[in-house]
Amino acid sequence: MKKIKLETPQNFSFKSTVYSHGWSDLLPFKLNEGAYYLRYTFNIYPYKILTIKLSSEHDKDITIELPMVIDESDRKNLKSVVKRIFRLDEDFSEFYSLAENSQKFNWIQKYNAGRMLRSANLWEDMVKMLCTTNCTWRLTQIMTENLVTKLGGSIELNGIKYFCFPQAEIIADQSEIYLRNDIKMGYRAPYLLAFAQQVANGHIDLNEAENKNMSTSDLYKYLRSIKGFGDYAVSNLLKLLGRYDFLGADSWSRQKFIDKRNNGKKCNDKKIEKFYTQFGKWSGLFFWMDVSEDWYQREQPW
DNA sequence: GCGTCCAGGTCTACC
DNA sequence: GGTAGACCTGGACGC
Repeated sequence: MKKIKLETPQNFSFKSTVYSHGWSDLLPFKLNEGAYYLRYTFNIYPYKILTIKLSSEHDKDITIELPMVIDESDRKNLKSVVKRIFRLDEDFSEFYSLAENSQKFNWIQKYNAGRMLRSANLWEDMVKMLCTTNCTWRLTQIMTENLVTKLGGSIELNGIKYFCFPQAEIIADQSEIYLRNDIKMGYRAPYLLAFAQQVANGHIDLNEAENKNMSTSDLYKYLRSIKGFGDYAVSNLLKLLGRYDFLGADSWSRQKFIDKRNNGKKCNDKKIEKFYTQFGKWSGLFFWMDVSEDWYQREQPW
């Protein structure tokens, strides 16, 4: 087993990032709470799969454990994937400064919360986000598990197969019926198929979406133009792209706000938006922090 | 065990 | 621009 250490910035918490939202609960992430590590399997090159263990001794620097020796080029790619997953290059200083100065949000610094876990690439994040729309979390788990175990490539290690997330080209080759019935995408199947085909043939350029030069409103419009991605999905994808201008409320977070900030009285999204306006371009992240605060307060398994 | 109902976000048609 | 209805599934509930 080979180990690589990765330095992390100030205000980084491995644990808080792992538990920041539901992604660590979806394949090809696999959380091992008993052994205190997060496994992830991915394509380091189009047809080369790697499975790694991610852990952190004092909740700070990240340890990457590999089952084999890799060359310098793979090592470089691996580090850049892990940096993307944990958002190590993103500057949160303004966010922490706002949190520190707010009585309601100064708890954030204590947990070094705020970084939301991502996948190895935007394609995987987008498909997973599509799988969260209009369904229960259980169904989201079923859809992603089917995509990964039925269509993803695999690597065998000590007799166990580890699957990675399928690339757009693989999904683009499937039939709508298969995605609908076998993958359990249901009515989302034509959306997924069309999206995969457009990514595979280059009609949708996800590198452009990651482009820091595109304005947030242009990026919102670009992602909203993809069928199946509505306001909720796009607003939350923008958070994964480091743009926190939109709330992306769903039924769960809306209810959390109502209970916590509105005395249990129903309200529309305009009122929710108004509450977080004070945080400017960070409003979406403060909203998410607010509704998920109790996740940090309770004792995590590690 | 079976049938019914409901929740969940997005799209389309319609006003 | 706003709204109703369809889409599909898992889970809760009643029988």
